[in-house]
This record gives sequence, C-alpha cells and structure tokens, in this order.
Amino acid sequence: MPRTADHDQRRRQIADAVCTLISGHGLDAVTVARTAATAGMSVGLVQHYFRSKDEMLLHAFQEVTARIRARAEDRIRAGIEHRQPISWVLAGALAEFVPLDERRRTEFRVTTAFAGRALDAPALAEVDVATARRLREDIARAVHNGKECGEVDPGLDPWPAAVRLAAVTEGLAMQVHRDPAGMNGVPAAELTASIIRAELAVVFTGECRQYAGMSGS
Amino acid sequence: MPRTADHDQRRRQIADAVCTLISGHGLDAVTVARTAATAGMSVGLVQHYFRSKDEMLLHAFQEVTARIRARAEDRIRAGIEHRQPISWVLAGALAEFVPLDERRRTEFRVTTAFAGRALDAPALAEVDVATARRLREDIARAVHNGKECGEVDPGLDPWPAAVRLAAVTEGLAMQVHRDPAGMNGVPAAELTASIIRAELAVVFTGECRQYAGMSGS
DNA sequence: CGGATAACCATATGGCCATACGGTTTTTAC
DNA sequence: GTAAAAACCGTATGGCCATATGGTTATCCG
Repeated sequence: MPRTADHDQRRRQIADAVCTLISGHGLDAVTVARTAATAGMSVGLVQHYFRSKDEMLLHAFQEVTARIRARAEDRIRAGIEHRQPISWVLAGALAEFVPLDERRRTEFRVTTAFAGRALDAPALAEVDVATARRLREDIARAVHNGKECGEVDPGLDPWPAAVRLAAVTEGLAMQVHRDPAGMNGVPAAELTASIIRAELAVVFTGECRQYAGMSGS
Repeated sequence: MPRTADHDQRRRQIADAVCTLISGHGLDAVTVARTAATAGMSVGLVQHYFRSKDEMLLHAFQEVTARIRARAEDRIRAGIEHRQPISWVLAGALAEFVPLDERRRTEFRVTTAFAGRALDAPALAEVDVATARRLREDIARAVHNGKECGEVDPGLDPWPAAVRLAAVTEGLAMQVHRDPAGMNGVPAAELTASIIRAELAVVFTGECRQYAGMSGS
C-alpha cells in the first residue's frame, strides 16, 4: 500500500556521499547536512534511512570495505581463469591495497580516516578487525593452495607468512601514501611491485606445476 | 620585570594532557576546555601558550613523535655501546614501534589518531611525512653500516631495503594493534619478533666481524 | 614604591551541528 | 476514491565548542 523506494540503493547513495566528503575534506567535514546536500537529498531523508550519524558512518565504512574486497576477489577470480601462478595472482591482489592511482588513493584515504576514528568507536573497530582478519585468511588460503601446486614448500606454516604479507602490504600502502611520487628516485609503482615480488619470493619458492586455484578451505 | 614561568615546560604539560585525552577517549574528545582541565589549568592559560587549538595539536604531535624517536635512538646508542650486531640493534629499535606493551600502545594510539587527522591537515601531514622519512634514513644508514661490518652484502641497495623494513614494521604495528593477544595461538610478541627477525635476515646475510656502529653518514 | 609586563583566570559570544518534529506528497491496496 | 503507509521535506532546538575579551595577580626593575 505504501509508496516504495529502493532502500539499499538509497543507503548506498548516502554512503557514496560520505566517501566523497571524506576523501575530499576529511572525516571531520562529514556532517549530516553536508552529506545530504552531496547526495542531493534533504536532511530528513538521510534521517529516514539512518537512525543516527554513527549508524550512517558505520554503513559507509562497511560499504567501502566490501567494495575493496570485491575488487580484490574479482582480480583473483580473473587470475584463476587465466591459469596464472598463485604468486602472480596474489601480487596483483595485494597491490590493490596500495594507493597507486586515484581510485585506490581515494579508498585509502577513506579507510584510513575510518581506522583513525575506530580507535575509540568499537563498532568501527569491529569492521576494521574483521576486514583485516579476512584478508589474512585469504592470503593464508592462497599460500596453502600454493603447496598443492608446488609453488610453496609443504613444510611452511601459512599463518606467519600471511601475517607478514598482510603487514608489508599495509605498511607499503602507508609509505606510498606519504610519498606518492616514490622515494629516492624510484617511482612508487616500481618500488611497490619489487617489494611485493621480493616478499612473495620468500614464500613462493617453487615453480608452478599446476594451474592456480584459490578456492576451497 | 615580569612574572616568569617555564614556557617549554608548560607547553609540554599541555601536550601531555592532549596525549592523555587522545589515548583515553580519542582525538575527537580533545577540546581546549577538557585539555585545560586535564592539565590542571584554566582555558585562558592554554590560550596564553597556544594561539589556536590547531597549534596546540600540532605541538602535541611533534612532541610525541620526538619522544618516540628519542627512545629508539637511546636503544640504538645502548646497543652500540654493548657491541651488539647491527641487526640485533635494529630489531630492537623497530620493535619500539609495535604496540606490545601499554606505553607503546598509548603512543601508537596517539600517532595513529594524528595520522588520521593528517589526511586533511597539511601541517600534521608534514610532521608525519618527515617522521617517516627520518625513520627510513635511519634504517638505510644501519644497512649501510652493516656493509662495513660484513653483515650485509656490499652489492645490496640500502634504500629499497629500508622502505621494506619500514613497511613491515608499520604494518606489523597495525596487525598487533588490532589483535593484541596474537593470532592463531601465537602471542603477539613472538609473532613480532619472528617476523622482524625473518625480515632482517633477508638483508643481514653475513656474520658480524666488527663491533656495531650506527653513526656517520 | 610604582609601574610595566607576563602569568593567569572566568565568562561572553557566535557559530555549527545532531537530532527532534510536524508537515506534505506519492503510491498502492481495496 | 479513499485510507494508510512510506517517502520525503524544512525548520526548530538545545548543546557544545573555539575563540574573544576584560579582567586580576604576581614579579621584577629602577
């Protein structure tokens, strides 16, 4: 009987506006009024879809992390279809987190801003922790699968390796964020590629003798 | 002729209050009034020492980064005096940045909060960038000195190695921050030590045949 | 002693923001 | 066609905050 609208689409629209504002002027510049204006709607409508500002921010955070994760998974799926070695696929997926172009830069700014606020906002912190854990699990699974393909030494424990790879990726993202032009004459993209490659070479020591696979437990 | 007070001490006192507030309740909880109360003084006095809130925050950020750096340098100096291998000394210095105890946890929270705000505060960003650059320079110098001691292959370029070591350290700090208890049954301290050790082993491949030294260009 | 100067204080002010609230419009079911 | 429910709007309100301002107090020099 009632008038109807696409709830999820509206909420995504608002989340987009939040991200635009954060990326452009920082998390402190995000007010409900400004978000509504950016999204092209009224303050009241934003309130209609989110009980409070905190709820709105939480949803935006979940939205952006989900989007990044989806991109990484797409890359992995594509790599598998093209029968690339796992280490290649993983290198590409990890590079998704390093702010090397405008899109990734925007995402990095948004997630970093949220991570900063997560320091004293348990709901945001939970998203942050869960996201990081999932990434580690994905990496560990890739390493595990690498064993079956002969790319990884069967005796290697995937977990410390996953923590390590997640750490370099995240740290590298910070470095590139601070010096987008690169360091000591080396462009950021090359630096990133070489460091990730080197780091993966420590784990993926064997040749690939099967096609790549990332799925399965 | 005038009444006199220790300017720098007062400013440090205020910076301490800011850090206490950030660590306890986040950067958003830092107001001039609350800072004054925490520092045990009036709002007017804080204004007397800082023209604006931004100036106050900037000084607090500089203060805390300087303090952390001083601690790392102390560690290095002590290591040199005890004739430890450079890789040992460096391992200890890098571990200073990982939030493994309450003091480091507090510092990590404060610097991370500032790093988040630095996304749209050029003055803070400058401090952040400069701090990171200095750390890389210190690491690169250590690697360079490692060559003269025979711990490092003379053909190795210290710069990518320094970026890489800085990246793992920073990334590891994030991981430990999110999972202070450790991951997959491995305590955070052990995980940290083993990863830093492994990472350093890639660079410091030789035996130490001289006493350690970190100074010099 | 006196006055200049810095240290220090309490309050006023003006702006911004999250949220509350009362309303109008549109759709659909019957 | 009408009633109900949701979509949507604009404004009011109350709180909080940075900063401005007009003071008082202590110290020291001459």
